[in-house]
Amino acid sequence: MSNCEQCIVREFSALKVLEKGDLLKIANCKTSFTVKKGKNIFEEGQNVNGVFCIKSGVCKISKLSDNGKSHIVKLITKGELLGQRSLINEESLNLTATALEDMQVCFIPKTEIMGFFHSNSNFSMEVLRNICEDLKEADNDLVNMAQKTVRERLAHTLLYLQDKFGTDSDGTLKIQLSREELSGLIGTATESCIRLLSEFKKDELIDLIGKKISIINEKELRRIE
Amino acid sequence: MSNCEQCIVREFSALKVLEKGDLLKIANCKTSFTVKKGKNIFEEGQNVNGVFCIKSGVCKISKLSDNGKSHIVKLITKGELLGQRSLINEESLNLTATALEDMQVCFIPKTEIMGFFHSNSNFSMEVLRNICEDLKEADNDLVNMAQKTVRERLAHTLLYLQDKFGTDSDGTLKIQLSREELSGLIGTATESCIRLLSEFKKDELIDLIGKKISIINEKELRRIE
DNA sequence: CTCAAACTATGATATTTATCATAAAATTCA
DNA sequence: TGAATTTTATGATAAATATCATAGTTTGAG
Repeated sequence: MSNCEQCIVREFSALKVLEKGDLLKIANCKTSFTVKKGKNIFEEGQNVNGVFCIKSGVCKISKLSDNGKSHIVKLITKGELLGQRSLINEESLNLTATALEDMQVCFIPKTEIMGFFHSNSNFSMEVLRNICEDLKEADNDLVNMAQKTVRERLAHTLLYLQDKFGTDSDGTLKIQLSREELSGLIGTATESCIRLLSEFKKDELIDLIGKKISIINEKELRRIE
Repeated sequence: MSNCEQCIVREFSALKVLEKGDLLKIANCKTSFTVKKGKNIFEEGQNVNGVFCIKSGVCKISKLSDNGKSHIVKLITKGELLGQRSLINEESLNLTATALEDMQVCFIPKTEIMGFFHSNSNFSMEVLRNICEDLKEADNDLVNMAQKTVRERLAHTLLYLQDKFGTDSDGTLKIQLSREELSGLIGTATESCIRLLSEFKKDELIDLIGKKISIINEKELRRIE
């Protein structure tokens, strides 16, 4: 059992407002585990009795459409909490979380978390703030999806991936998505996405090194997005 | 100054969990006003120092895209609260609210609402629950927008409008949106929307009576959506 | 290491959707 | 009321995107 008080990822989530005593309580009841690349942390439709705190690694949060295709709603990385929404609404999960790389995850049981909601109004306000942020983000995504072309969304997404996850020393995006996953994030057919990547390369906006992508003309991409 | 305790619309929002004393406080500090059809209750970018409680009428919540088109994020009707997100995040408003019919609206100042957040954990939990519901809804909308065709989205939207607002005695949808507004809700060009409505009429799924729409083959529309 | 499976890439084509043009119908307001 | 404006409607066309087909490439299991 490791110490939550000293866990740095806590700084990025609502857990940052908890006091020493509360953190000790969490440390005593949490469970830690690893999730292998490609495995699900949880799946749409499941019931879950707590929240997941991402200690390391990246996962995709996706949702199946009626037609069977899966759309990636967002990407989550260290420090963020997962499963809060379902906990609060007492509903089954509406999204699936799948590891894109090996991950370390902690699970904090419902009872403990719900206690904080009632005993610590700083904590509930902080969770509320985070969820409001998600909601604003979701509104933005919806409008982009509705009004932008696939080309614009691809440019936007590449810039977003660079902003959020950074680049390796060779300049390629640190996060590595398959073309299919990138398509699922943008909301388009895989072939269309691949074709546009090729176009972007021809126009010298990006470079394709094997399956990795590097942005070489950020300014122009920002003009397109 | 009218009585909040006896206001029926309260039952539909987080205000339903407030006690007599709190409601009296609101009644004493709220302001009521009417908003004429076509006028904005508030606009994207404004700062607002409270929440709006919709007493009657319907408004559209929209957001401008970079290309200047406005997308309708959702429709709001009596009993719902507006502006909570910006209040909680202490940010300017990210959406515009425009009356689709004459409305009666109450405004409750920030100081009063924020007080409840700290003094009444039932209230904060209820607000939290509502916002979580909005978030789930937003995820659904995003996936629909990403994966469904315009035709499917139109079918879905017509059914949604019937479910949420009902029909007049002649069977036409009670809520009356212009074709442009309907397009803004679906996320398509106005001409495409009009064309699909004509197609739906030809296929005897709907009837068009002037500008009003009535659903005549709900089963088949549900199959399409 | 090798071969099957999965992923990436690209061409050909079909379908969907947007845009532009124009006209009819409805609404507004002076 | 009637002219001007806005909204609705539809055709013609262009552009964007999806789908189908196929081949090259990479990956990973055995």
